[in-house]
Amino acid sequence: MKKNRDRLLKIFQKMYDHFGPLNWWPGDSPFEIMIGAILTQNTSWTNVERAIENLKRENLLDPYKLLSLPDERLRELIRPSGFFNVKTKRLKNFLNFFISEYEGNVEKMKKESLWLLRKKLLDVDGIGKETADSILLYALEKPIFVVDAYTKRIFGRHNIIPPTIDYDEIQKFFMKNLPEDVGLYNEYHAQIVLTGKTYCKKKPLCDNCPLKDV
DNA sequence: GACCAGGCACATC
DNA sequence: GATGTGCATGGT
Repeated sequence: MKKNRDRLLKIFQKMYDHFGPLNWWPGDSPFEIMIGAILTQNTSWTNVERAIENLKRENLLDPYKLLSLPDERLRELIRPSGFFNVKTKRLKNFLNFFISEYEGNVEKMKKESLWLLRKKLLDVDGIGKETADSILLYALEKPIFVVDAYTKRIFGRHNIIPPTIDYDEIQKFFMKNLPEDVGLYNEYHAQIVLTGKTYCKKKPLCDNCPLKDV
């Protein structure tokens, strides 16, 4: 449906004109992005930054180093990101997967096909759809659209998607109606998150929202 | 002091 | 399959 396509592109343009390019994901390496994707689950990014800073300061941002780190120690380093007990486990689960399947090598992981890799990521305990898709898009540059609470809230509020729609259906809606383009998916999700954070919280601040007229 | 943040797994019905 | 709950820090 061309109408949906035009609408989604128009919304993107409005956000982009408002905020400018965001150049996500904040992070110096694909590995850092993957760790950040797990740490940011239901957590504000500033808290995640503190945790990542702790790891960087100790020169521990490396799959083998992190995996061999005692749980106690890892837990204290990532404490600022909250949920530190479950996140310690989730990080270790991911690291075990990353090392056993790909020897901790991002390039080897990238060779895997998109949907097979997604399925494997979802099999890791602690990696759900948004985390898997964030890793795929932002760390591995695979063409997949990341959905989050803001996506559902904003597009629901504008009656573009029904309130009952689930994750996979939202993702399909965007991917069916947008050109398959890693750069576009990257920037689109980033713009949604910033719009959500800034204007479309549970209590909306619609006055200056770039999407107030759509 | 309540509410929120770039989720996820698990229990229960 | 839908709905509810625990996990925890730090900013507003």
